[in-house]
Amino acid sequence: MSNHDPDLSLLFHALADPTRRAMLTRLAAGPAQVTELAGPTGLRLPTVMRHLAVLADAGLVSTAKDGRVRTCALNPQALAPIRGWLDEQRAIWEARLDRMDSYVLALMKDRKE
Amino acid sequence: MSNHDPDLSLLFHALADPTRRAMLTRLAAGPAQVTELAGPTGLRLPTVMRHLAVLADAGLVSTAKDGRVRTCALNPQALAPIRGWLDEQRAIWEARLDRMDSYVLALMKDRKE
DNA sequence: GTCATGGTTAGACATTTGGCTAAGTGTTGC
DNA sequence: GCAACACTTAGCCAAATGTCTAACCATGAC
Repeated sequence: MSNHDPDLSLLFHALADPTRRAMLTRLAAGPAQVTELAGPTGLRLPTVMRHLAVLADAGLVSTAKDGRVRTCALNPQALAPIRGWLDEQRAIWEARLDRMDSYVLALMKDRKE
Repeated sequence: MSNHDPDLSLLFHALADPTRRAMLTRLAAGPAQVTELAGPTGLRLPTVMRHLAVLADAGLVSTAKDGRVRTCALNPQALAPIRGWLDEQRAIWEARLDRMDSYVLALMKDRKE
């Protein structure tokens, strides 16, 4: 079970904020510099930088500075653990449904006898 | 774009905590009462109740009280919006890759001429 | 009726979060 | 050189989070 995975907590926490999700969506369309990223949010630069730090911490974006401009890019494979967790949960859930199915089948069989 | 969706924020926030994820995993295997849910976490009941409230708020679990025991059950379809958002992001990302592809193809064509 | 059980409410507390301003630092353009 | 630009750092603040204890219902078993 991967519930104590700090990765997952960082990822989910990073995604729990609309501003950060908007930044990711913007970056999915291609790299951008910080000011460009800040524009649509209406937030001040330091605030945006902190969101950016959260995203970077979760491994969702990587940034590099060239001259005075920092360019940010999405790391799409960083979302993989989330899909993984979702699939895990679904597997458990479906295993349970299967168990219930066979239980019900057994009950019906019993009734026929 | 569904980034301002409060649902998503609630969902991601609910999933950002290992304790809550563990509770969900437990519930994926079948319903449980609160004390049962609290057991493995080592946390006090009021704390667990608050986690439960967060999960319920996100629509991830539903609970009902019968006599003095409250039974909690998973709401697996509540995870759907997350898959949806993930797919959305991937679509944007892939559209971008496609654009890059055709750009490169165009470049190569130009060079041949 | 009384006592244990299972949950609930209320409040306290330290930490984290999300926002800000103000004052830097390093680059680039003229 | 110097001004504008693109961050960066430091520090403030209110609100939210995750935990706890202590006291309070309500139900079920005797």
